[in-house]
Amino acid sequence: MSDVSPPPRNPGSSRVTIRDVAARAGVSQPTASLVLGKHPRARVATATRERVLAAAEELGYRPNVVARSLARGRSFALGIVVPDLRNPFVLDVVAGAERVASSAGYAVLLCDQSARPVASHLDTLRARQIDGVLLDAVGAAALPDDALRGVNVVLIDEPSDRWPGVSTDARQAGRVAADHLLALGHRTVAFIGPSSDVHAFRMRERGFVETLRAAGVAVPSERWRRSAATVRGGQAAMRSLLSQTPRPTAVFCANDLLAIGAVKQCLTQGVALPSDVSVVGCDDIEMSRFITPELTTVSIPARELGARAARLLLSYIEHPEDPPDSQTRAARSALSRPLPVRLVSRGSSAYAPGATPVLPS
Amino acid sequence: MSDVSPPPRNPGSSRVTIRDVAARAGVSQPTASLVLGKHPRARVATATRERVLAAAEELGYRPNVVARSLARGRSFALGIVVPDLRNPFVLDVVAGAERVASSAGYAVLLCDQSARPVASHLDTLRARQIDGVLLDAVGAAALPDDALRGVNVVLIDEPSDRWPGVSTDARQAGRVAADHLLALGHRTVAFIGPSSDVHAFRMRERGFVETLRAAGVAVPSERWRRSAATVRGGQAAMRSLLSQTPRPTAVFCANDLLAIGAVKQCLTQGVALPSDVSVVGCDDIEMSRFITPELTTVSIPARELGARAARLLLSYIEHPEDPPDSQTRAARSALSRPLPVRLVSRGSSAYAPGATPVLPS
DNA sequence: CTGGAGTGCCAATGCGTATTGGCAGCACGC
DNA sequence: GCGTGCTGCCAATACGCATTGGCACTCCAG
Repeated sequence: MSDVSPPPRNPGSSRVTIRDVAARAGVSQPTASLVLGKHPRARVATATRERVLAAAEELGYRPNVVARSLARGRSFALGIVVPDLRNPFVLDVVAGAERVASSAGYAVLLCDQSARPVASHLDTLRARQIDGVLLDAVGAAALPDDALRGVNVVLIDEPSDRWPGVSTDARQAGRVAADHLLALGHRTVAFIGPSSDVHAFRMRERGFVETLRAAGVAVPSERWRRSAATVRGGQAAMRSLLSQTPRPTAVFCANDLLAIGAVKQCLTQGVALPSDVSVVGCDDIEMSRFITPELTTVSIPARELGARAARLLLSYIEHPEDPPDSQTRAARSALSRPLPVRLVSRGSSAYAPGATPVLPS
Repeated sequence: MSDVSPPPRNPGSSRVTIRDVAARAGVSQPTASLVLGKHPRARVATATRERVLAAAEELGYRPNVVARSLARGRSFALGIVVPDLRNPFVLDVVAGAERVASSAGYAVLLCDQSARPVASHLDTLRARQIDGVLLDAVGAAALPDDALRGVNVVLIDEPSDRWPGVSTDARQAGRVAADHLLALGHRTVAFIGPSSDVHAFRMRERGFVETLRAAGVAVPSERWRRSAATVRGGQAAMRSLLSQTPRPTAVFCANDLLAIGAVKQCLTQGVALPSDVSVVGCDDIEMSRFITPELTTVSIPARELGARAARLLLSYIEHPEDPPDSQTRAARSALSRPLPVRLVSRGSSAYAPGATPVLPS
């Protein structure tokens, strides 16, 4: 057979560059680049194009993304900065974003705020010519002005007039939780929220409060608790609530970790769930179905949230035109719309003690 | 003052390159590179060095990592490929690795196997000139031969004679679980393991079995269950076990998710824990403390595992010499040593029904 | 046959940094 | 005063790919 070609086959031994491909196809390097670059309808004769593609295939050519990044000034990578990886809700957001980014050919650089401050993460991301960053509830407003200059940014669950974002309808989450408890006849209602100042949590609380007030139910500060947004925090807050007189018959927790803690504390103290106390969480993390009793919670589509954030970010990256064409504009606006939430009624909530269930006639 | 310099201050407006720094310091670009590159003891006069550093500081110079990567043939980034981000154990591994990598100045590219096949992830990682990859129980042995050529690899919880790895003493994990149950007087013992063929799980099972056998306790296949390594899987397996006669008095689950499922299934069916049945898990994920009763489990230091994996990988990246000097060698061997495990006794295990506690006299 | 409009390709250059080799300049010995 | 050896710096080049501008060539109308 053809034993003339100097390095007959060399799959991945050292490194196949676009020059090798060009040489094998008998064209110049720029021509090979035209074919192998994205631009599908570049001015290249079909025969040439096919020769180049064949050569690339035979040599097992893989473009060097680093070189491409340098030349194009883009890295085909995006960063995602999260407050704390240990929060399962955050995790789902990351997973959703990773999936979308990865199938669009983008790499995902993971940055955990609990390991290093955000500004520092952003510094290294920019040094890598990152194409965009997803900021998940890390307090973007507090960042130094130039920390994000020249980067595409999409915020997750954090409103801003400087950057686009995706979110869920957090206020609505509070409302449906309140509606649920009201429908069950609860009138002595408590709330446990995080001590940190995160927008989504504030909105959940606000929706909850306003709905209770509208129904004429008191929301006294003695039944309002702040605690770290963890299971432990939920336990502590619940312990304190249970010592009150009158004891609340229902508690809404701003997230599921708090709620799981609350449930656990009840069980520890021998308070029966849901007959003595109803607990409602928010997020619908996977674990919420796995505790006993299963947690009634407001379901937030975390994975979908992450996926949408990634899609929105990609839209800004790939269509930097300003103003955007109408189609892009429409797509972005759809992605930015708050995601609906819904209540998932499970075993941790029930009619208030003494309340008469209203049965359909 | 000095109003001569053309762009007097320009913090981050467009992009400060090393050329700008060199110009400001009155030296050539290579000299600036010598100073700003790592090589601390390069041949540069102290006065020059300081001028360059001052200029860099004033201009807010940040090296472009992409360009540096291209020139040095390294990306200062490492990839981590995980089987499924939704598993909280995996998550802790990632968090540990991220922290170490990030403080060593390396970026972390996250790759979720459940979103895209490993080989494909590795392809894109190599295209990015990744410096190394962490493979967490993704079945490295089954990968095509050249998928990993030229990359530093460290395996997590997966033995291999081709690549170094970190692990926990999985067999010991099974042993301590068995010891615990034996000490509590259990003789009718069951096991729930994953259907997938993951080495650590196999070893946990083996350690468990061999300890039981050594104690003369039967391990009949009717009490051995395979199920997806999830909460649901644990529920299903437990349901089937509970229908047996005689009913097992204790179950060891190969991970905590299975165990949580098992506990939940017991509670659902009105089987009392731990008085009727003891359940022991493995991993000690955070959630295991938050279910009721709290889960007795074998604690695996996941975060530490991830951290060690990252350290080991960094050692290979930063000391590519072969053979390594003795200090490096010692450090690596220490990192490769299996991490010890320990049993954490909580509420889900107790004396077997009818077994007499042996009290210290 | 000539002029113009395309088409298809390539030479040259750039992206920002690292590295090599060598050229000045200085100090020192004799 | 001349060679020797050293220090401190820079010119040139490389990394792998993308992009610009223009040249050569074909095709067709005139």
